[in-house]
Amino acid sequence: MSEKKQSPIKEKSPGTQTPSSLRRQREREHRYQTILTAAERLFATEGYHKTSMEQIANASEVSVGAVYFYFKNKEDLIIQLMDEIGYLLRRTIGSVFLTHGPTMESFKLTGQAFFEDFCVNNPEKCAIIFRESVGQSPEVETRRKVLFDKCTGDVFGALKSVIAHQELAFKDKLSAEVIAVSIMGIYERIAYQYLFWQDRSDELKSIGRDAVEFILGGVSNLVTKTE
Amino acid sequence: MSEKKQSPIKEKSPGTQTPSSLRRQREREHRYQTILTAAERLFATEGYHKTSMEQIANASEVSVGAVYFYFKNKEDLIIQLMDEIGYLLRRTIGSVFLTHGPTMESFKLTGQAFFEDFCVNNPEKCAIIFRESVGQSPEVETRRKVLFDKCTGDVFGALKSVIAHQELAFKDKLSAEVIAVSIMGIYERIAYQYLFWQDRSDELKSIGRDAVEFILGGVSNLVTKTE
Amino acid sequence: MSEKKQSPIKEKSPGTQTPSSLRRQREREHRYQTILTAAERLFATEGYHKTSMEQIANASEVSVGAVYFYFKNKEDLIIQLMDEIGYLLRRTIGSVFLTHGPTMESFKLTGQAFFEDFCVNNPEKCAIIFRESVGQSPEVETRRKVLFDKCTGDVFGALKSVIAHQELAFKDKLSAEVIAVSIMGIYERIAYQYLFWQDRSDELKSIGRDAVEFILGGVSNLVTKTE
Amino acid sequence: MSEKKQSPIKEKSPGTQTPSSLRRQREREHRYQTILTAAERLFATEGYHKTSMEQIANASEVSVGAVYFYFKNKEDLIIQLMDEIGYLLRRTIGSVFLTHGPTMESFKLTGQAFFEDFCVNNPEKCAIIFRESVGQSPEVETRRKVLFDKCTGDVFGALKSVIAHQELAFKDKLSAEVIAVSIMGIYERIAYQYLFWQDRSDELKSIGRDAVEFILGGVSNLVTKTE
DNA sequence: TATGAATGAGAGTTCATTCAT
DNA sequence: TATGAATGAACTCTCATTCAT
Repeated sequence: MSEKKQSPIKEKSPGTQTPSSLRRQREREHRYQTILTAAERLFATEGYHKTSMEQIANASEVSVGAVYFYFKNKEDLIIQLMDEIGYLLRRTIGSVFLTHGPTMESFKLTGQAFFEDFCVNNPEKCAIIFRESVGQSPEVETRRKVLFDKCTGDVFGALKSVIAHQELAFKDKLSAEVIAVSIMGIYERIAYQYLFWQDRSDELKSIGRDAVEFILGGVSNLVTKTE
Repeated sequence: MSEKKQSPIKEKSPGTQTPSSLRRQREREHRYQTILTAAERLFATEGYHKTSMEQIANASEVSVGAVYFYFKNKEDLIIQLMDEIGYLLRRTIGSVFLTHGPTMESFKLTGQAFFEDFCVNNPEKCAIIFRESVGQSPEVETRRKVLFDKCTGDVFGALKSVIAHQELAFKDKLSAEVIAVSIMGIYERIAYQYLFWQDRSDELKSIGRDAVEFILGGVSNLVTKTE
Repeated sequence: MSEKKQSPIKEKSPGTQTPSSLRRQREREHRYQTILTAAERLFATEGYHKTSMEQIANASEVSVGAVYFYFKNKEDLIIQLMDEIGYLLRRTIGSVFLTHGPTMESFKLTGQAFFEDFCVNNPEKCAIIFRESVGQSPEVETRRKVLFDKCTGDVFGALKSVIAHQELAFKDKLSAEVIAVSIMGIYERIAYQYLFWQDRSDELKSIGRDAVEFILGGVSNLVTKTE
Repeated sequence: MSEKKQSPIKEKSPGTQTPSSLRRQREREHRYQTILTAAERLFATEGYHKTSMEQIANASEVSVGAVYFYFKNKEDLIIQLMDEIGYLLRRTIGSVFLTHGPTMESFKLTGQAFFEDFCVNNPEKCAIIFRESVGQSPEVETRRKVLFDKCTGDVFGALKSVIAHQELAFKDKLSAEVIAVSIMGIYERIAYQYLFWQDRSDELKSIGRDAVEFILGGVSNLVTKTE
């Protein structure tokens, strides 16, 4: 119930570090990542529940005990994965806006970045956040909500900023939020459909283009000119 | 090896039926439904994995064996639920088009029917198809795909027919499909967001209106006038 | 614990019998046999434990309840089978002696009758007494012992009578018993080996001849001339 | 799908072994044997089916999980038992021939070794191979066949070698095989009869002597002098 | 007599987690 | 730090048997 230990990776004792302690630190981080990567692959291919801690240990070539040294429990594994993936996803999407500014063009590029880059290159990460983390424990569900809320918030923020720069306004106060949520839904379902249910990741480029077109049309329909 | 039994509900021996056999038939169907309803509630509130067959038996006030008499196994329970829900969902959505014909107005009404009627009145059914059936066994996943494919197909068909009646055409051959999938994504995510993650089902009416507006805008952006 | 009912077949109320009661009697016996035959086939092919009462009911085209009307329980089924088979087996073997008298020739013919007739024509009955009834409940084991004891007794009796008629005597007082048991062992194992483990029932004729030859040699080695 | 684990006993990593790893290895083997012995006793006294994994765990003073750590499943337990017993049986019988050469005397001594040594000292092992392993799963049945085939093969080989050394020949090409199978049948049934059905293991010495006499007589009857 | 739905104890098996070494 | 043997609660599923109709 109570927090029994911190992840050994997060805690860093800043200060004097001997060469050997640095090496150990490096090894620790390396193992941590090895385990996490093995878990990601197994969760994505076998399913979260069908994957046992022993399988993860074997795949990472460490003992079961070692997995428990680096991660509090099985739930912690998927939560760390979600954090990592969420970070990567937001960076992938966010970087577009950083370089292109608050324009409609950025919106297009963001969609492209998601479909052509993130999805195609990280199908297993997609499997984690869109499939394996769904309907698990309350804690995992909460983390999933946080992840989606952040992404939706990013879209929401970008949306507002783009609209503001174009002297436009949303139809009503819910509109921006609904748009953001809708966009997330489109992203999620298209990824699910064309990565997991059909194997058409090679078509994701054109599919993504249409989806972005759809989104832009949708946005324009919930926006009005300001005086 | 071979199928050991059919669901005792499905088989109907038409012919001479004594009153007592009719009553038994009724009782059987009643029990079947009782168990299924109990399972739906438990899956939705406790989660599919956390719910044990014993809990379902207790909630339906029958023995564990009785549950297994009516359903092959736990997986069968969720599959039957999905079938039932899928049927209800398609009827809810489809009936609009039957009464209003292939018009854009029907599209709006369909969205309303989904958000204001289906979601609000059947949050547990939404939980089953949008949350609890995700990432389970291959068989369940297949059924989920079938359910979604049917719905997407319905939307796809409606879309084509509406467009055709308006002397319009899709931008490219993928467009209609992408639109259909996107609409499903919007439906799914909005339901998930406002039913499970936030408790704003009372706002679903206005949210749904914006979502439909978004969808209509999206469609118009992937459509061109035919000569 | 206490005997709850008698098998409905065994009890016969001698006395006045109306035609309809006779017909019902016939039908009862017919059903009894149908069920028993189905059980025999299933036990032999699927195994005693793997066969459920429901399977037996289905195969006999009656309800589970009907099976329990004719047989006290599952154990009763295999016991009745063993009785029937034991009766047939003893008749097959015993009839030889009845027609050929207490001679060594009868011993040969008995062996032939067992291998070429009983085994070849009743592989499923062999499976019941040599395989499926082994290592079951104490009651079944007891019945198995009774069956074997009777057969061994038959052989024992025949042996003594043949030997007596030839003015011979057994080496010691155990000899006759040991011979009888050994003969049973040979019969059993050869049946098992060539019916279940290898499919060489077509060779059983020559195999049986050698086995009988072996037996005769064995007997002669435990017998001495009387003064 | 694939083999999930090897028996933790079989694998030996030759190489550097610390004292503590050696001790662990010893403890592992000890536990393995403890469980196996407990299973043997329970199977023999209670019956294979009536014995639950929990009973075995309790009798070995370990947890149920530990039993599954050392053995894949219940079937694996009886299979390992059969292997062990088969090994012991063949050694008991085979060692006679190694010390006494291919003579008829060896045949006698082998019979004695089986009845007076193996049976009397290992009634539970006899129960496993002659009773509890009969009519179980296909895998167990296959292993039983293998065990018997090996023993029969040993007898067969010994037989041929003895006969060859005495300038004798078998009556026909089946004879040697039939003799070997018959001998196995005699061994089996006598053990069964006098260990399980009657408690006359104290008489097994004289019974065995007669049985061996019987066998020798049988052999001589299927053998002819070569020119 | 016959039915077959219902029971419920009991089985085998899994696996996240712990902890002595 | 790292190991991996051990735990034991919990789960799904089976099936002989019963009994109201």
